[in-house]
Amino acid sequence: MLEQALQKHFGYTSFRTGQKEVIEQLLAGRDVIALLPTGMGKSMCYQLPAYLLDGPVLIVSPLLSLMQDQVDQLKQFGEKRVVALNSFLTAEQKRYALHFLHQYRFIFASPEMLMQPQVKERLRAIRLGLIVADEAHCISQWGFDFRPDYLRLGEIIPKHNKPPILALSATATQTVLQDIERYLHMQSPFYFLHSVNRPNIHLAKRFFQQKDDKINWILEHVQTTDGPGIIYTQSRSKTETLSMALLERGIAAAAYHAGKEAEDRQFIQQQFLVGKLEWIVATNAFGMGVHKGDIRQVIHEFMPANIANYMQEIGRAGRDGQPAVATLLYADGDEQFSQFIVTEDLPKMQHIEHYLANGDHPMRMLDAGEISETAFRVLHYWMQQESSEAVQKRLQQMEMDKYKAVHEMLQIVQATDCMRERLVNYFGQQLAEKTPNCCQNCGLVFEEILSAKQTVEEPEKILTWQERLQRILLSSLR
DNA sequence: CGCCCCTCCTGTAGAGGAGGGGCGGTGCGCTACT
Repeated sequence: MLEQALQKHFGYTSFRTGQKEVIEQLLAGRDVIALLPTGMGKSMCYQLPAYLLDGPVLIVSPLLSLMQDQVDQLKQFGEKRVVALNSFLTAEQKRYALHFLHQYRFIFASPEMLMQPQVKERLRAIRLGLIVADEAHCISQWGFDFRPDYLRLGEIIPKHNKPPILALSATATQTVLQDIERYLHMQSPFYFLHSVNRPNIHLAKRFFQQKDDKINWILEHVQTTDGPGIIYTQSRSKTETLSMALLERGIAAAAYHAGKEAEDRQFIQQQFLVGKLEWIVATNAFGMGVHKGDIRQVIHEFMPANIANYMQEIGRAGRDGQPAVATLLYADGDEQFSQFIVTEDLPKMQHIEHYLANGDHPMRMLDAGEISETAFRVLHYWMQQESSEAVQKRLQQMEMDKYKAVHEMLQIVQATDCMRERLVNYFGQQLAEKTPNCCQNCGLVFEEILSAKQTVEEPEKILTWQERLQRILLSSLR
């Protein structure tokens, strides 16, 4: 009985939606793609099978912080045979881990680590019980133009005696599902697809003439309504200026983006989690692996570059099932910047020419500063896959696809019919029933969803950066 | 591509406008240097 195993290893008496179906298929040796909302116990889908299958379970994870969370969680359940293969390990630790790799029950690793020759070789030598792609939409979302090692995951999947493959995600379009299936070499996988609709997230939008009006609206709105919430903006500098402006108005807010030190990012996320920060002003760096149930608002100061990003970002609200509001702000022409930012770092025609001109030493382009590291890695990957003519075509196609994705998002912004229905249809699903206060176009009364701020909080003392730094350092020592 | 910031120009005083330059998202692992 699966329930008995669940009770024995994890102390739970019953499964949550989808878990049992997914686990049964995996135990029968079948590949599985499972789309489950975050917070619905996705990780149990591989945690329990790890105790019922022979051989270690390999979990491919996109973020080091995510790996660390999962490792900590398993250790809390008393599991000691866990390892995270990543750059936090010293050379000695890594050698040890690789040598005893077959003895672990859970092996976490990034795609990049898995592509290292000595890791690949070691994996070939042991028999895995299960291979898991966590946040599997990353294969499609990041593989083609950002982290190409995601497209190479098939290289670590054995051709003979293949273990079952499990792909986990919260949101995936039909195209993304196809990419997952293809790049993980899946064989007629079992699909468990939960609805992408989140009825408790109400969809608001606001139009503005001037870009500054959006900022003024946010400042006003955040002072009169309750968080906790996330404000997504397009640039790192804007997260800083906006969070400062909120801080000056007595709102406990902080900026979050990839330019910050890892330690600061972790600290800010932690403060938000425990409720010491009410608002996070962030780039799209913020979100994955943030398990906070009571996020009441997500505000997009800028339209996301595609619908999938929008769904992921608003999906961080209301995980506790209580009402939440997602507000999308738009000023004329916003889409032009989105188009620029998503295509700016793609390799260009002249990069292909220089790549070819450098012959056996394409790395010279990097040393010469002709190309960014990301763009080089992407270009290098594709040049090894296909002819330069094909790469050129592919890059042009990628650019067109990015423009198309921005346009699709713009259509959601400009639509005058039900936003929810459009979003759900975009993911190839149908809307089962109407939601009260569904979206801006169906009619939405903010006051009916979230109560206005009852009490004006004591304005926090405005700190200089030295005081803020000191506070951060002191808190992290605790 | 569009915004912001800085400098320069004008024509002899001060400020406003033109024009140039920089900047702009997402993460892994690794290396060289502080």
